[in-house]
Amino acid sequence: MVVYAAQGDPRRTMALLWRTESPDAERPGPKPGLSVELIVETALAIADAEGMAGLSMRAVGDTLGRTAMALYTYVPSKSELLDLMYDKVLAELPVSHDGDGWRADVTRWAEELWAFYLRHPWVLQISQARPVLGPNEYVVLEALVKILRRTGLGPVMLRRLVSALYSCVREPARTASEARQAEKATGQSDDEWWYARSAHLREVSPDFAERFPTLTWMEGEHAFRMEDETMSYLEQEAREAFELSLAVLLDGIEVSMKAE
Amino acid sequence: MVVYAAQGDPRRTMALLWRTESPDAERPGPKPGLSVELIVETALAIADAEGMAGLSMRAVGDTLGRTAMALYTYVPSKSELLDLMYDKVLAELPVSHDGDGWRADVTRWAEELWAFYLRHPWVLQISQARPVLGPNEYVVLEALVKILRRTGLGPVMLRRLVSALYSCVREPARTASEARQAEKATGQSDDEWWYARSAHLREVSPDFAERFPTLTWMEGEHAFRMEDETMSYLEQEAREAFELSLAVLLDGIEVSMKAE
DNA sequence: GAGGTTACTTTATGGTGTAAGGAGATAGCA
DNA sequence: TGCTATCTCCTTACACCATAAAGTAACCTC
Repeated sequence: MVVYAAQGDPRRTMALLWRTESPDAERPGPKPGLSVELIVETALAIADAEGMAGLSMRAVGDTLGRTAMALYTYVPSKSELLDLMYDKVLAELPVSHDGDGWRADVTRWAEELWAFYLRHPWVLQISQARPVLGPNEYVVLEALVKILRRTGLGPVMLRRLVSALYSCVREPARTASEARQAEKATGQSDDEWWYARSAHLREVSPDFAERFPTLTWMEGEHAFRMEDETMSYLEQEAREAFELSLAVLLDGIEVSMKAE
Repeated sequence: MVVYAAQGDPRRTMALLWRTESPDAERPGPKPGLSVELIVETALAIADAEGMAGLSMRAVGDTLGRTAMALYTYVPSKSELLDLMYDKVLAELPVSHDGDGWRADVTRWAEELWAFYLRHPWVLQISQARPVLGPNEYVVLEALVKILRRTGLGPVMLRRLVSALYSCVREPARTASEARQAEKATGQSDDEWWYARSAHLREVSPDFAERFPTLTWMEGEHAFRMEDETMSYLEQEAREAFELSLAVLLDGIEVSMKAE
């Protein structure tokens, strides 16, 4: 399921995200044994290791030697914790790209993002609707837009380009990371799985080649194309789709530039 | 969370998907009051109305006047039910496009898929890794590849194109549908939400314009661009990204055709 | 009618997020 | 010094979730 972040009290969330909390004056009560920072870090480690499905308030609490409920004194809810995790992990991405030209820089930006999503697959499960509006989200965006502005295109076009660029990284990255996760979760490699399934397929639909001739033609040299042994078939295909989409999109930008 | 379909016994699942179950001879025991077909239809209706989050075995059972456990005599698990739902709902998509040329046909194919995802947002939450391999999946794919084959491009290129085309529909469709779902779930429109949040943003980061000058420039005429009142800002942006990506990808195909 | 098979139910297990209320620690103030 | 407000953190509880196990009742074949 998709996880909707950003549902709680906006004021509190924003204060947490932008670290505008009041400086801790001398307050009554026991000293806090944890901190928002620590909780977010722990949650991040769990999400990276076990995926979104393995991230529960209990799991985070257990790792910190507390109960799940203890976390609620620091963080209003799991939704807010996800917001904070998201913003924190975004800090990994490079802040600026001042290279040899916009085309190379956009390519580098996309490659960084691709690698980022594969490192932190759970990020792709955080809904893009109602974005979190944390500082690092803006830092990453600012970096991309700064590159794109060098193309001389107008703001309306740039906004569309930004979305399109995100799309062409995110969707194939999702496929690739899901392929890896499925491998880890089932203990069966993509290729083993594909092999087993296609055997069943022949069994259940012996007339496959007649029913789907064009597909059969296209998938023809399926087996002969494994160039990179470190990637499963599915992951390799996703990677190629990413590269194609990106290249075509960049070509499209060049065409727009000349047209203006 | 992402839902991994296709996890159960492959043989059983495939038999259910391709309807190669043995014809029901006279068997002992009480007459079945339900059927796989009925269960799948009910589950589909629930998923369409309430989203993936509202789809539980209890919910399906309740709607049919049974307990959740009753479903397990028909369907091995929820995962398999999702497979069946997925394949069934795909039957909505058109089987062939024999129009005025490949470009118009691909565009129609993409538009149909876009509308389909917005009608059934839960479909986007079914993992693409380990695809279901039901008959309708292949029907839809065959339709697309048949159009693309008319470009004269080779199978390797076509495979990449298929993935790229799916990407450029799926990711923005996901954003658009999440925007709608968020609206329904929170009772707050995208635009209201955006307005409230940006107020908080100004409060929490008064120096926003200095920290993110390029972003501020790009978002400048934000409010003046609402062309279509039936769509929220986010949905409109997603729609535009989709149209841009598609157009650029189609242009890219034409370039490849000339190059060959 | 007996026996086996099937549809469906009840009950139970271990998981989730989180509301409610309570225990104990610590500060400021009397 | 003690009172009290406030804090951290715990236990308990609730409403969900998928599904395993076992029981009941209907139905067919022999």
